Amino acid sequence: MDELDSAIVALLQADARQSNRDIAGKVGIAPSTCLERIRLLRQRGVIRGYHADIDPTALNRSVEALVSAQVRPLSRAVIDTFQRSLLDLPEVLSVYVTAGSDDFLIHVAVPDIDRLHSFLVDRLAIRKEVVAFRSSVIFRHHRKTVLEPLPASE
Amino acid sequence: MDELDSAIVALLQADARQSNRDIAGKVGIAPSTCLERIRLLRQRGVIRGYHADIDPTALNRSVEALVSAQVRPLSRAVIDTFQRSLLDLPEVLSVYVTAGSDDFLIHVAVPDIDRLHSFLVDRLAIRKEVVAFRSSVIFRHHRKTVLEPLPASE
DNA sequence: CTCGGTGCCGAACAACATTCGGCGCGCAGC
DNA sequence: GCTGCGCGCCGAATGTTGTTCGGCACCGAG
Repeated sequence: MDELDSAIVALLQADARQSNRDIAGKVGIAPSTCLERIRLLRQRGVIRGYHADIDPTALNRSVEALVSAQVRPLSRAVIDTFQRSLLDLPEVLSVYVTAGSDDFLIHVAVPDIDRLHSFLVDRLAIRKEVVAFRSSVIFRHHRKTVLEPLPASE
Repeated sequence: MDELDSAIVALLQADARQSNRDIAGKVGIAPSTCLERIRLLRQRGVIRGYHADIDPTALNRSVEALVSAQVRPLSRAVIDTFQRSLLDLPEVLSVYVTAGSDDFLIHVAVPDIDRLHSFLVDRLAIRKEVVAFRSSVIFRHHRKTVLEPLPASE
């Protein structure tokens, strides 16, 4: 993971569909070398995949919310099955298992407020392991597309 | 946004770097037609971009946390400048502006717990508009890569 | 029935990915 | 200091792909 790898990774984060030749040209190496570098980055697990970023509105998901939930008992079995069943729900985008006052944070995207309400009532509140939850509608969301490596210290 | 577009979008979400020919073959249309469809999807803003998914560990960010924050006064000016300055910080991955008991949720990734602490103390607590914050370390995080369109109703 | 528009196809050409042999650099052993 | 080895890079060659464009078929309006 030298400077060249970082540069390649940054370029692929910015635009994963640009050609290998373009990347090679921008970082200043031969296309064949660049291809080999990218192959190794994937193999080492540095690059986990390439995904298109889609506007949720186009997928009939205009309302997004963050739902924090507490489950009891806080056993591995309960956590694992709860997490899995959340990811099976179409409304759920992402699940965080956290320390602190809440155990889960669930990112959901639904067509409208009604569907958010039915998600909370019909999907979450039914589950016996869920002892509490609280939801926050998202007004805005800004996500960094390119993540740079952090320096060791200063 | 018909069935064909949905299929293309699903394929590009799963793997943004597969060839146009492959996508065309899988959805059952000619490569030239597929290319035109993808071009239109980008133009309409359905596809917002293509990004490589990178392992945070490789970028020296082994510790992730969610930090919720309250700011006062809750004016547009304060919200906007606070959001922008958060996104300028290298530790920050993502910023949510939310309704509910908290105004912001900040996703951060840092090398270790010490750097999380210094982020909270040196970056967040200094700001006069921040009246409260609370942070949760993330144990696990699972994000859906492919987001299907939600049906209108049932 | 005719006309115009829209969306799809397939061929053609330029650009690209991918492989592979070889070269040069740096390091270890002598 | 010299020799040999290994690693990583390069560039040419080949098959594959992106991209453009002319034409065709379908559909709806008049």
